[in-house]
Amino acid sequence: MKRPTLEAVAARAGVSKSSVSRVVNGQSTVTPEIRELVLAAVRELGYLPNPAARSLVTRRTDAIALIVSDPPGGLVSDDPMFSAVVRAASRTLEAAGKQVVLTLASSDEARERAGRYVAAGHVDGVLLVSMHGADPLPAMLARTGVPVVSHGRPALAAGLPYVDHDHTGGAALAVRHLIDSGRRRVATITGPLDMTAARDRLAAYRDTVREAGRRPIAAIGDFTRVSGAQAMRELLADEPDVDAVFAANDLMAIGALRALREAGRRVPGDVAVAGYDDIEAALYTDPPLTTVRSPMDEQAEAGARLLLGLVDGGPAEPVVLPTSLIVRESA
Amino acid sequence: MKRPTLEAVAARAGVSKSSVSRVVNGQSTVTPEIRELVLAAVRELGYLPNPAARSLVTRRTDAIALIVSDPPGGLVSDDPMFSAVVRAASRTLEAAGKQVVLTLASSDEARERAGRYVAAGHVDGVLLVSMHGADPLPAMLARTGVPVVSHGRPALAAGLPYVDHDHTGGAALAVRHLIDSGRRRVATITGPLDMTAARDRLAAYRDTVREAGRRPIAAIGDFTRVSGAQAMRELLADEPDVDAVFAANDLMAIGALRALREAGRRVPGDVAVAGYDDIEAALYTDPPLTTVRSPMDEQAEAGARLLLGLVDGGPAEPVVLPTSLIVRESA
DNA sequence: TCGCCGTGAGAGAGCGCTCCCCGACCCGCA
DNA sequence: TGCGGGTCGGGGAGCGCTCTCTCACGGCGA
Repeated sequence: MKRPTLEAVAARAGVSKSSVSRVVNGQSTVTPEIRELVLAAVRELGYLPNPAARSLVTRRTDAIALIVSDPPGGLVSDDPMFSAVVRAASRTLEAAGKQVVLTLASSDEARERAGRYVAAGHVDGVLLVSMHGADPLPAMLARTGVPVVSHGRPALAAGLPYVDHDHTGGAALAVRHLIDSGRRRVATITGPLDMTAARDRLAAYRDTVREAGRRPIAAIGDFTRVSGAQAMRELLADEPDVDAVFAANDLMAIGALRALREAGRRVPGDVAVAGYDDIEAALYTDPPLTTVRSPMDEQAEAGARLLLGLVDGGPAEPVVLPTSLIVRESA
Repeated sequence: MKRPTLEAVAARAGVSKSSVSRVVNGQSTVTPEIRELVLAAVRELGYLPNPAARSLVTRRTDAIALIVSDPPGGLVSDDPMFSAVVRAASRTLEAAGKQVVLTLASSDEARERAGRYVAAGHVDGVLLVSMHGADPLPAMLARTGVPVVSHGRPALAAGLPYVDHDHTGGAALAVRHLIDSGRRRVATITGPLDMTAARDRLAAYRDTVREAGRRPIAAIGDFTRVSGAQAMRELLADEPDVDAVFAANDLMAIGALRALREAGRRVPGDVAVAGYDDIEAALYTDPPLTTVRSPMDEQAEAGARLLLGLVDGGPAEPVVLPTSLIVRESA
């Protein structure tokens, strides 16, 4: 009726609890004979170790929390990058025998709860996706003593190990491409400026444009499609002779394409458009989008690896991955 | 140094372990005086109950597994519907105090491990997303005795409680719309036929078309964008006078739009296109896509609720939600 | 032959919590 | 004042596992 315990297996196999434990945990100091006996009993009884009992004594859970600290709008979890991150991190962590506990913390209450969850010892480590500057969660988690790796350089909570990619280099690549192809008035549509990613991309845009002796022209978006369209309309109103736009992500670039079409401007004839992220949809726009590939899967995988190392007492070296420009037809 | 235990709190507050336990678990038979004493000690010590110890004795984990049984290609977890499901289910489950353990089981080995994970008692229940016919996971999970709810009617493993929406009604709505708007040769692009959703939508298409005295014309896709484009090309080759297409999901409809454009057909002028799912991208195609809204968030929420009921010993009534047609410009 | 060492099995003490059961205390009533 | 009933706190036995410590045994060298 009830589930077999280690003791039941021991009785069945005619050996001690200790021996069963040793076999189940793969220790080497067991004679093959006894090992076989135990394995047979395990099979017959369908024994599976009770995880609660095990982690009570080992103080390990073999679980890793993937916490997505999301503003109420659900910005991050709506982003196409999100499922890439989840997928890559899951794959890596599960290959290492860790269970992934997904936590979408989209309210302060949920963040509070996530913090308590981690502090209570439910998980061995945390892979944190938190992009907004004022987010209290990174600091909160750092205080728990549980290993934490941030996916993306955190705004505050410096000192938290993180994995990121080279936003500055990537954005510079795109902007320089626009300038090199002969565009005179190169504008940008930024992401929300409390995100380090958005700030880095904007700074790189500014530097690159100024280096070329041009004046920066910026409209602020929030990484959503609609905000991209809105920002593009503003740009067209304020700077009618704009002939190139670097949008800080593809979603906003897609919005910009739409706004340009509505305004009767042709892409890339009248206005060149470059995006950032290389999401799948960038392939299917009209025209296909020139964009910066942000290696989300590799970044998530690197984050997972860094975390796994930390959990095993390894070092906390931040990782920064390179980016590359994908040239298509929009610029 | 080490984390405070319930016993430490009891000592601090000058009461017994039992009283602390009662306070922490919100039992009513505690005098306000003692309750305050305990809460003060809890606060001072920063006490958090050890979940392993607790679930060892209660046999509850307060965790729910969200298992996405995905073919190797990552079809489901690539689908825009995926994050909607994750988000809605998470929200509902977390509001009920359950932690969501996400499991992307995209290989047989991973499925095996997921089954063992559940059988070992890591979670109190499972919300299963498994769409492919031959998937052994539903049956495996059913055998564990842990409550399972399937998101979408499972192909095999009848008897598994599920939550779905009315594919038949939804598809009929779309096809009838095409016919009623005067289209003569209405084709369909199907999903993979080992998925009940794809089969239901195809059957509804057939019935509706035949009812109108027409001949069904079908090309087989696999719910991906590229397969939609490919299927559309086949349809154009085999039936050049096709003037309407019902794609079994929006992704394939988007692929079809692309193939139609490449072939020089105008939408909706030459060919009307209808999709299914109402993903966000359907708003941004050119022209915007007429589609059937499949209420993924509501479905996921209903699934979570059904599961929560089951965990508490409630009934296992399947739930089927209604669908509606969203008419835009493509048909 | 004796003793020492190494290898491998067994016994049992917890890990931190819940919950049953008992006992104490307080109140009201006679 | 004594007694009964009800309420509430405390003691302690486990939940199932790991891991240390002890012990038995066999082999080998002197």
